[in-house]
Amino acid sequence: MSEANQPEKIHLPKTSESENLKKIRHTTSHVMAMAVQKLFPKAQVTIGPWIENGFYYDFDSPEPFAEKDLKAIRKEMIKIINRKLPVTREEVTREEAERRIQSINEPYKLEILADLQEPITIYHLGEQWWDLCAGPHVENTAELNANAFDLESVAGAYWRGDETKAQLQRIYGTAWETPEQLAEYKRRKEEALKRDHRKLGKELGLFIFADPVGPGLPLWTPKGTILRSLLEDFLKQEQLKRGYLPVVTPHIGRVDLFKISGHWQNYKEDMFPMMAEDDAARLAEQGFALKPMNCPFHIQIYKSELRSYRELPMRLAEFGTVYRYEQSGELGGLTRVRGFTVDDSHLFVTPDQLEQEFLNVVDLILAVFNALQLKNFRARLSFRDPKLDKYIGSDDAWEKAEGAIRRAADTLGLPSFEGIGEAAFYGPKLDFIFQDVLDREWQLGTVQVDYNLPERFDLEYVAEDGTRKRPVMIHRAPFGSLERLIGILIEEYAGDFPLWLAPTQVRLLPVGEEFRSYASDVVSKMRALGIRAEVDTSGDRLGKLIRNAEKDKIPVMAVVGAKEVEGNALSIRTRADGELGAIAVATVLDRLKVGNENHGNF
RNA sequence: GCCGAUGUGGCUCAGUGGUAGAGCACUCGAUUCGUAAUCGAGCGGUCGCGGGUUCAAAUCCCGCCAUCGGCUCCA
Repeated sequence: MSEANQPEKIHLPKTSESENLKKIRHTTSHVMAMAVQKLFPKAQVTIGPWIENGFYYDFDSPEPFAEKDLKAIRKEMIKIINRKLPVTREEVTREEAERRIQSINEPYKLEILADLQEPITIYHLGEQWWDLCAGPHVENTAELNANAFDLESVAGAYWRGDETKAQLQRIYGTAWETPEQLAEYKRRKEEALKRDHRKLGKELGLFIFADPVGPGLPLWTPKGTILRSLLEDFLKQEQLKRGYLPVVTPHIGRVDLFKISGHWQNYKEDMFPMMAEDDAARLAEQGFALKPMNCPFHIQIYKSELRSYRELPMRLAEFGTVYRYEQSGELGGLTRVRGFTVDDSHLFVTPDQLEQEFLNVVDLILAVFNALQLKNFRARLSFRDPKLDKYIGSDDAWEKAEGAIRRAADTLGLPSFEGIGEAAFYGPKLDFIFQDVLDREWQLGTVQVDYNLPERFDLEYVAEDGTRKRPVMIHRAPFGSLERLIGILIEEYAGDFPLWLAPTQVRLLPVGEEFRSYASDVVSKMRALGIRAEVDTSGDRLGKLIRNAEKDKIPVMAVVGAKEVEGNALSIRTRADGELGAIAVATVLDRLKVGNENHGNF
């Protein structure tokens, strides 16, 4: 499938990059709010900001909006635009704003007003409608192109983003300078949907979800399992080179274990319900729980012997599957599931070793991303929010840990941003954030500095001077969740895995039945070299064999007919480059082998 | 968990009160074929699950489950 007929590139700026789009989207959102209040007179207006690809407006309405209503709202908006209403800015005193809000009985605006700084500005659409707004806006609705906006979806949203407050109705829309931009925006959205890992995962047969098993619990098919194993093996090799020690721990443990770690107190509701022998045990909170984290288990291995400073850093690593009872509305594809495998490791280090070991971990993570050709990520310094009290441990421990993370990011020159309030309850993190096809952000890799769990579990080592000292822990996972990583990889690659990760690397396509035995012989040779190859025995014509192989996104296709048998060759066709012509079998084997070894392509 | 939408053969979808359909996949037969679909026949569905309205429900109503879009949450 060639991308030769690409349309000419249309630049689609984000709102934050374009003053003009800010104006257009601000005003369009006001036009939408005016239209909504015309059609739903009981709807109250709350907030309606621009977002990077459009805008939204939140309404408090006794009648819920349905997708069907969007059409009518859109029509009403076009009428408003065509009336060429002037958009006028008015500066008012706080008292005057209050008076006007009272007169139209919109209590949400009073709350908004309370948070506003002077000058307080009101934007009017003609004579009929106004809202508190800082602008900027276009000068007249006539400047909006009635063919360059659209309403996209309705959604629920809480007032002030607080789930204890009123549930509002949100309408998402988009608006552009020209209809061409809108069309291009929609085209890109459609393209993105084709890369959606849920769609491709099904098409490529990598994983399934089964209703009888339960929501958020993926089942890995043979092809998906090959992919998982390749990723696991790759990282295990990398870790062996770097002095990690493999461990295996069970999927369940006593609730008490999670009480010591603090997970039970913090996340009881987000864990699968405890298993108790009887009601009395349940009431006493005595029983077993599916593990939501691996750290308490690794800690027990550390604690099982008296440790010397000579053993540190001790890097215990496990692909540990954890279970979290995620909220039902949060589940989706592989990016948010209830059972997932963490490429987890816990590093027990002396305070002196912390900074260097932290750098080593980040180096590993970046090497992993590099091998997977992942470039589109951001590093987040996830620190605690001093206003919240959900954290354990002393201020001193937190300051030390946050300082170590900040220095590491500086030392590496890692472009990063701070996420205040994004820390774990036991310590700050350095997180690596990726986007899916719908621009939603997901955390993959993470490194966490932890002074607290060593304290809670009373961890020790014998120092050089013979005294008992407290180690520091680093929690780290380059993939984060194998499930989520694979979801992101599918979308990054659009289903076209690099040769070394493709579940099926080569498919041999015999042009007739009489060439099957030759093809089978070649496949045997390939398999002996660890190459994942198969023969298409469907008996279809070559065109169909190729079509199916292309649809299955097999990276290397090898056509076998009389000419190839004669010359002990294969006619190679790749997904990436099309027909390459006849190549000797020995050469093909060699190139495939090298591709696997180098994590490269054919 | 909250708001809204959706749920029809393995897959993609049509069917809005009156006998469940198509294409692909699958099976069988014919075709022996060289770089993105050979032809024909056949098999396959408790219309997500449970209840209700009706002479009659895939279709209307209620409850539940799941998926999707958001919100909230994310150790």
